[in-house]
Amino acid sequence: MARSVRQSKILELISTREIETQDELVECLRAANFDITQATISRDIKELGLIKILSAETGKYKYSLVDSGEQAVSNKYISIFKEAVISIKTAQNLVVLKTIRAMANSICGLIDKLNLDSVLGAVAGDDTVMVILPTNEQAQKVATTIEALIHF
Amino acid sequence: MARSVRQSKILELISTREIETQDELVECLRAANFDITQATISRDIKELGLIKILSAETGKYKYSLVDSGEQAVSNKYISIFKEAVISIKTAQNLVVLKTIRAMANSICGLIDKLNLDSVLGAVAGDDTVMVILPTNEQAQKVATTIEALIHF
DNA sequence: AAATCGCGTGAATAAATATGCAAAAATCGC
DNA sequence: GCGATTTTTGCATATTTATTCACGCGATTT
Repeated sequence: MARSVRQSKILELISTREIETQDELVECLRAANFDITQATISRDIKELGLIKILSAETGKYKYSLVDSGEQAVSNKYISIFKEAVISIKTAQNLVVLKTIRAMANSICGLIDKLNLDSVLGAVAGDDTVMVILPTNEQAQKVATTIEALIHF
Repeated sequence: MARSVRQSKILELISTREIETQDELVECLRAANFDITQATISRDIKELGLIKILSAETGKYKYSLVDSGEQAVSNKYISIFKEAVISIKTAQNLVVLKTIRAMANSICGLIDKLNLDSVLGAVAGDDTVMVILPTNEQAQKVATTIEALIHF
């Protein structure tokens, strides 16, 4: 379990900040109470298919998801999704996800990345994610989509 | 001049073969009569914005253009284009580019990458590229597009 | 319970990549 | 052409990243 929690945290970190090196990532993870070494990060990065790319603004290298809105996102990260999400329910025009503790933010980030139709936004607590949609029907539909995603 | 010729050769090489390391690239370039070191390649790669990505088939890392058909291609490689292309003419349904020696193949590759509308294909000799279009009018149009590209 | 397997990990290190600096080469203005 | 200035490069090395090897831990089998 720790494995995918950590990897999901990595995804969250690199989409949030500009991470230039694996050592930097190690520090951030240590700060978030993951006790690991650079060796492990190197393997995680390979596994997640992350790339090091030249940041347009800073001119420095930084880690990034592989470009494009294609399948890359889905394919690779669904497994993390699967392990972290405990339940999916709707409440009016909201979809509420229960996750294992501390994973909500990462999952929230992934949902943003998925760029699902009609999703207005998503917010996260510690173990809860709320996805906001315009109507009750659309919430129902998105819930089904996410369900399907998780169960293959 | 050598600079952009070399960089264009790099682009050609990485789209042709699976280049795993900069040293490998150095060898290939040496074989093609470019006498350079890894340090220079490192800088070229940064300048071209190339990335190292996990090859789906082999599971090994390889160098690649940054994904996507967006502007990345145009923005970055136009300057090489500019230096290499001497003249642009049409002949019936063909666009004929004259390039400095040994650059035709690289330019041909770039044209493929640009993915211009209605281009059926492009072939290259040593200093000549032929772009093939369905009609004379379309050839005329593509020639203009390329002209524009080169002169900003 | 002991033995075996499989997987994830860290420590140490090998391999790969980036960079500071000085020198060489190209470019410019005269 | 000639000196001044800018750009490009190699060398040496620092930095960063990947990998080997050994170990630990949980699950499974005997």
